[in-house]
Amino acid sequence: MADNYNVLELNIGLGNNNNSKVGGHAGQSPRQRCPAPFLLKTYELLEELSENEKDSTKIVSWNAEGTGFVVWSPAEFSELTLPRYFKHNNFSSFIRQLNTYGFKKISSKKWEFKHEKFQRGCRHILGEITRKKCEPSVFPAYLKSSSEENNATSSMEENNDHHQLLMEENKNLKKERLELQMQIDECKTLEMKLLECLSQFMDSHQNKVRRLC
Amino acid sequence: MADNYNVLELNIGLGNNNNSKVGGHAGQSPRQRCPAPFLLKTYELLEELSENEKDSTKIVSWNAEGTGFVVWSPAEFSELTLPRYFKHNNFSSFIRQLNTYGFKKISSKKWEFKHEKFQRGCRHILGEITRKKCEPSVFPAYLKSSSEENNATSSMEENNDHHQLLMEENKNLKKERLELQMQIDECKTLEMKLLECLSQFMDSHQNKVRRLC
DNA sequence: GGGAATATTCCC
DNA sequence: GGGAATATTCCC
Repeated sequence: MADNYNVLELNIGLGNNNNSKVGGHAGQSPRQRCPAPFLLKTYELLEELSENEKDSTKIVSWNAEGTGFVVWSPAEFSELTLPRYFKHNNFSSFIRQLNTYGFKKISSKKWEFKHEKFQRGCRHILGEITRKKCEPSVFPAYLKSSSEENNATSSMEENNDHHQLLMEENKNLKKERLELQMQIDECKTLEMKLLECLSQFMDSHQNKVRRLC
Repeated sequence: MADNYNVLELNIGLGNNNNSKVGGHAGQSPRQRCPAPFLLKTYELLEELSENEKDSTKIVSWNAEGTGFVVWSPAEFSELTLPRYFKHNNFSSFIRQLNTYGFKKISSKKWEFKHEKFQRGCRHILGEITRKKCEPSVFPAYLKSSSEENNATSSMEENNDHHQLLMEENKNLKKERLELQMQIDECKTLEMKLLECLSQFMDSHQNKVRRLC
């Protein structure tokens, strides 16, 4: 039943997130600690799936040099791989985590990601990778950034940024709409076929019965 | 595959957590908003399981007065019920959420919980239940939009107009998206029924033919 | 890419 | 029971 996402608990187990109380400021010398579950799971996943199959059926793997990894098939990765290691099947949530831990997407064409401390055969330095989120305590981001400038310009720029984002979202929404409409069309076509099938079936059935009588 | 936790997305769907931007101080008059997913799911779960079976096999139900609920069998609840509604099967995580939303355990002998605003038949006031966590950071959202300044003006207004339009279009697109998604869901349901119908028809047809021979 | 809300886990 | 870290979602 709930086996789905227990797999990893066993594999990684012992998941003592000691990270919390290690106390102290940022900029410490790289201290060994237990890596975040996300990193461990992603690493495990690569170890387990990287050598799988021939290249043509590969879903995800280390890159050739072992300095990063590539998701070759985001669709299969999301549907098949993610739920085996995480509590979801959303590619974007996975990406969100990668960003949180400072991974960089290094190609606009492939889903290839790198992090200096995330490399094949180097499980022992995963503990040095930390979440970005710094100083949650301090003032909100918008106050931080605007502090240095005499604005007038800055709020203008912000506006432009917001504008930019809105336009982008808009574009995406329209694309999404198109996709949804296509899905609906497909559905309708299928429905039609099913209905046809059903009616043909009924006809032929009647004929058979008639003949048999 | 990952169906496990998709069940509810459909049921509750539309999961617009609008809670965020309603802005403002605490102690407002009870404002209607979309209830937190956790509350909705817990409510649904009770609606769906409360009347199940005879008392002896009941896992969870509203209490007699409908003013709270009882988990009769934490073990079964954890193993069977939780994963159908949430992304986990840990009783303690469920309890943690109850505490976060201010529920009280009202008996040391039974797992019975109450919240003033969580009662049988009162789905409409779930939106008044809020997380405890107050004032995580001092400055509320409305400070962000310190918009009405004496800034450079003329092209600014044009900009604002465009902005306004964009936002509106955006809102509409989202509404449209929702409608399209609902259409798709309907389509899928119909497809399912058609397929079922077809398969039943084939079965019964085979039987008839068999009898006639 | 990332801010921020909610969910889940871990720990006291 | 609740603080706090991490995970997941939602949104820009």
